[in-house]
Amino acid sequence: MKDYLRDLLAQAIKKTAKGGGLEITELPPLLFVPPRHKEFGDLASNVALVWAKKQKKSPRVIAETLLRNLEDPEGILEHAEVAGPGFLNFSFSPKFWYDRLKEIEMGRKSGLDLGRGDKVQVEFASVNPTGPLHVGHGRVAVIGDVLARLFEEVGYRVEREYYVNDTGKQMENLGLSIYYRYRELFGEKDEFPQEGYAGDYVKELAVKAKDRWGRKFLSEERETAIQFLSRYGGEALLGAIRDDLGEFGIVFNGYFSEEELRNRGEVEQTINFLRSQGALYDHDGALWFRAVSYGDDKDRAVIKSNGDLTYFASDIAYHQNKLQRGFKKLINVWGADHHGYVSRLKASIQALGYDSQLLHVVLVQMVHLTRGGVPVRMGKRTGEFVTLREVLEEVGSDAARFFFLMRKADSHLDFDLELAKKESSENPVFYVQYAHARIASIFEQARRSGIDGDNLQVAEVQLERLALSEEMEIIKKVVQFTEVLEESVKELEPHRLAFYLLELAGQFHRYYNKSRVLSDDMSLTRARLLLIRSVQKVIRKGLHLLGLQAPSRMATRSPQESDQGGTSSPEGASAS
RNA sequence: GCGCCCGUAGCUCAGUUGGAUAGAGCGGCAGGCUUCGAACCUGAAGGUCGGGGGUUCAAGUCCCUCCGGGCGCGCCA
Repeated sequence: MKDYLRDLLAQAIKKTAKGGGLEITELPPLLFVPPRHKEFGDLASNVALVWAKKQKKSPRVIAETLLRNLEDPEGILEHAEVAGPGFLNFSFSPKFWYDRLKEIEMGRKSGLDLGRGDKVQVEFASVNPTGPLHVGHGRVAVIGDVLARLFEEVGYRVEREYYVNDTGKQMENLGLSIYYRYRELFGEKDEFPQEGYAGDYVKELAVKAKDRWGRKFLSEERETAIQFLSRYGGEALLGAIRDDLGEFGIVFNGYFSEEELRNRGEVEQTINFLRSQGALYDHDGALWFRAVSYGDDKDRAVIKSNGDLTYFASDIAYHQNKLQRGFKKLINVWGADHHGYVSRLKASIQALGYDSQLLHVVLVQMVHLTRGGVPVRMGKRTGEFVTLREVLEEVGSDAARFFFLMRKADSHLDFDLELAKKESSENPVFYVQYAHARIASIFEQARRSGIDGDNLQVAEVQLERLALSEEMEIIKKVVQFTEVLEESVKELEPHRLAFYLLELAGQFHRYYNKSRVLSDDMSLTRARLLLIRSVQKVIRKGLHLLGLQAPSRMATRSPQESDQGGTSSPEGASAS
């Protein structure tokens, strides 16, 4: 849309330069602004304002000069004017919009190809398998998943990966915790370790271990038992995580094991490489990475003085591994509590000889969970938390996903369980889905009336019949879809799509209430059917990109909520 | 103490990278189903964009400062 106008305006500027009036040495970046108010047209340019100082002329004079030199051979403009302090306001002609709609309907311009087949990796979730997923993880996972879907949609080859910290201290702690609970089952009461995981799921794992292996670990060497139980617990929990995410419609191309990374010797190799680059030094018996030299504010340890690798060492090796796999972009979706980690990881990427710009870290803010307005404390150690699974069971995948996507990743999310449950039948997601179902229903009605709406061909439809302002607005909105996709991808902000869908659905609902689609006027009916079909297509596409269902009919409402029409309850007429 | 994020209508949040008269949803108020699905729609009400400075033709948006909330600042994981 902007491209069409950019050409025209560029021509006008060139012409103005030749014919005098303005001194132009170079073409400025042509900035277009979608006007805030409809009266200002479809698109506005502020060139004149930007230029005023350099040209030593008033913005309005510049704007008027440009306008006089503007040619529009193809008639894409309906109106162009100078307004306000010197804006150039443009309105596209209906024909222009009909043509855009046609392009979409004929599938010619539906496919964006920003990626050109480049490989992108989205790493997300990557929760340590020491406990079940909670709500915050869910938000990270959904945002990561939708980003992946968006990248695929615009022409990238996407890989979704889950990095598993399946080795190290915390896995040991998991084993230890299970070991204690296991011994408790046999009456061996020791004081539960401070660093242990106190959640009930640990007890469940202990019970399962008992069922499966009986008294085996009582007689076994303590360290051996812990090590075994650690592995057993980690695998079980990772399996559960995988199931939970699966229920959310999230599937990974691969799970990348830290333990295997270490066993393959990649961490050593990476360390050796960094050493050869002079990026490491010894201090106090530990090995340090010169992060400060690469923009971080502290140097970071990679090997502790006791000889253990730090997790950071693995992370560097992991990212080197990613980069060697040829990804053109690495997207990491993290909880915002890891934000302090970004600069050190970017520093390491630079030290490895890559451009740190390859890595994009999307930070997802915390989810503030409440139940009826009362905060719910969460933490693996305390063992008190609401799992993602519970939320899924209570509000359903679609509602939960939409909740997670309705806010900028940067913003804290208030998630009230009571509210989410109570409103599950009037959740915003239903608003969008309802629009989709409503349109399906109209087409069904059309079939019953013997109108062939399903095989409508654009060529046979008189789009000029769509002359109402609401209809023009809907067309514009539908055309805007690709732009929204592009921005969502470019800015790594999937919430934009969610908002867009709400707006489009709203426009449709209003239109529906005001104007009938099906009427005796056949050509009008056909034009309107075409219009709402394009709305439906965009909504369906959008919902799928968000990982949501696009139902053709909504489930019937639950009895207590359903409107029984004229029947009134005996004395409870006031009950609402 | 230092760093990052947030502060916009009663509540929850958008605001297209600096544009013109700041927008939705929910809640409250007043209305609309014999017609394509009322999980919808219409109308009115609701604002010192946390406060104060600054940058410029133009600031919710950029800079400084203060206030308030969250999260980070290990040879933790």
